[in-house]
Amino acid sequence: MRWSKALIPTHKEEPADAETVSHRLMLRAGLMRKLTSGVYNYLPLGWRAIHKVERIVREEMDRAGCQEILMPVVSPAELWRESGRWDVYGKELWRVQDRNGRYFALGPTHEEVVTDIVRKEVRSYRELPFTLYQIQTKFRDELRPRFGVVRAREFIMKDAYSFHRDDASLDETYRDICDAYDRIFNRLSLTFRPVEAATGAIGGSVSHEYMVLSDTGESEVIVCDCGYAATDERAEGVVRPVQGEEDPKDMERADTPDAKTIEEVSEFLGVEPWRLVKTIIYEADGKPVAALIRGDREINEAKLALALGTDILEPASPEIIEKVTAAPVGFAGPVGLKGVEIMADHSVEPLVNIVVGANESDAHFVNVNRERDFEVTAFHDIALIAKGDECAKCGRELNSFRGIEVSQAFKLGTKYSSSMKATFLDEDGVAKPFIMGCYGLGVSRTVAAVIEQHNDEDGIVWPMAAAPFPVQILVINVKSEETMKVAEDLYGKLRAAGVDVLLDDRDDSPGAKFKDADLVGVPLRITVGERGLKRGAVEARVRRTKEQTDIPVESAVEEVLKLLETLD
RNA sequence: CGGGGCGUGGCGCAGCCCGGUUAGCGCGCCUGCUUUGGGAGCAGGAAGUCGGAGGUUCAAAUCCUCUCGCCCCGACCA
Repeated sequence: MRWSKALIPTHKEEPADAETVSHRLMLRAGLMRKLTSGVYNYLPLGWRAIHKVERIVREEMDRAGCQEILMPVVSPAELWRESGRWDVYGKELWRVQDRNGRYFALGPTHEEVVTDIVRKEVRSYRELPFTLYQIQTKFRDELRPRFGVVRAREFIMKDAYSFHRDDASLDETYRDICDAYDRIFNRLSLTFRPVEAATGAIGGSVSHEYMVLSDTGESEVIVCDCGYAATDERAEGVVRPVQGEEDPKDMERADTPDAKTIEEVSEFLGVEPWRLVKTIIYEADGKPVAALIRGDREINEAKLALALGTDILEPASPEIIEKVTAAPVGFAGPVGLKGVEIMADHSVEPLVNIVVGANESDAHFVNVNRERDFEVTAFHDIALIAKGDECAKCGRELNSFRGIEVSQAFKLGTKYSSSMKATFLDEDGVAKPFIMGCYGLGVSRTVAAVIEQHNDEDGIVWPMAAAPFPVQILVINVKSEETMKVAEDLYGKLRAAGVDVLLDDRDDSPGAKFKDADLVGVPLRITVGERGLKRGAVEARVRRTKEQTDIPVESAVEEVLKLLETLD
């Protein structure tokens, strides 16, 4: 590709509304442009990088025995009603209507559609197992699109679905695909880690997410030296006690005018936040429940939902809270709370002389003691585990890191096959629902993750596997006939040898072109200029190491090919 | 959805409080000449419904109302 004719609109200045490194660089280097919030145009360089990643994904998925298909972006609402997700998925599901007013979903994921294919076409256990996958544009009407293509409303994803007669077969495929993921991310030179994950709205039992380590990542991962690693949504652990020995004192009522939050109450009463116990009212499948946690900690709603065995858990509305506690929002407490289950985190168990809401406006109880003053229905681990807590597996102190979730795998079981009546005839002649797995990988997000990990102060530093071009020829002065002749000759011969070459033949100052070359980040740069030609050489420079070597003009093609072999 | 902020040539911004020349600056773009090894110089030039609608006023980028879009924080989330 000749830069002089290519749409590679680089910018010298930082874009105003991009925060993360990858977002800024993708804009500055002309990889993409925003069309509207969370929706992007991929320009030639960006699209090439996407293709590079797609190719690796295809190779590894195919190697793992998966079959590529393509499902439609649009799917009828009826299919989503069958699985129940038309209601459960919420506003994130992008809904559209056709001219007759019939509803459709723009696919955020394709469990329903693929299950429909398979229930219509597959009858026998003899055809199992198999895995179908596609690489396609997905739609999720995100509450808050962010960080460019990292959290977009329209994005490119590889999604795979496996079908099995039993759990053992699912386990095997699950492992195979995790192995494929390992290979994919290794080939892309990413520093990543698979971690245990919560299953969320997709459902299923076991799930792993692949996290690319990055401080700008949106996911918090809890890790332990013993090897345990899980997303904060999923992580189990022990919240260490903070209270010393204390004798129970008499419970008293304290006026706390306008003090609702933990900070306000603890400051007003002059006690540490941990002495307070938060009482949060939730609606679990429409039924109100109270959840208790130590004042300095947060509830993990995913774990609470699991403990309650509910699908839909949301904070109760102010009306419900007032009905349950007989007080305005902010003064709920377990003392005298009637008619609701009280689920408490283990962190509450050892506390004595605590402070809780009095179920009365502008009042709290102090020196409250469990058993004497209130009863808990059950204790569970429902705390959001954080760095500094104890590992549930080995007791060591937990650590944390941030990451970008580039893929995830779920063991779905029969969640979709049951609700959508997708069955096969097993060896024993009995119709059974397919056991399913699903495996997503964010392609466009992975490109951003690569840049997030591979850049320096001058721009992108592509690993060879994802680079839009492996090599770029930079012509110092396009008006110098000799220089141009050598550059064109090398360009033609490299292309003939099957190498994708970017030829910077723009009539610009050398400085501007050097800066652009660094910004765009092509791994190998060949500079052709009169200065080198006087020595009979062109100069090869490795973007990553900044190492520069002369290579003789006569053997330039061979030398470049050789150099490319050594780069990764 | 709550809080905060921003919409002015392609990009980055100033002007707005305190209304009043022809709306300005840097980068980019076009033409010419010169220049050519880390964002070149000179000269000339093109390009802006000041996000949109309504209002106040003799007069609105500037004040008021509404509206649309975008960004950040939070809530939410495969």
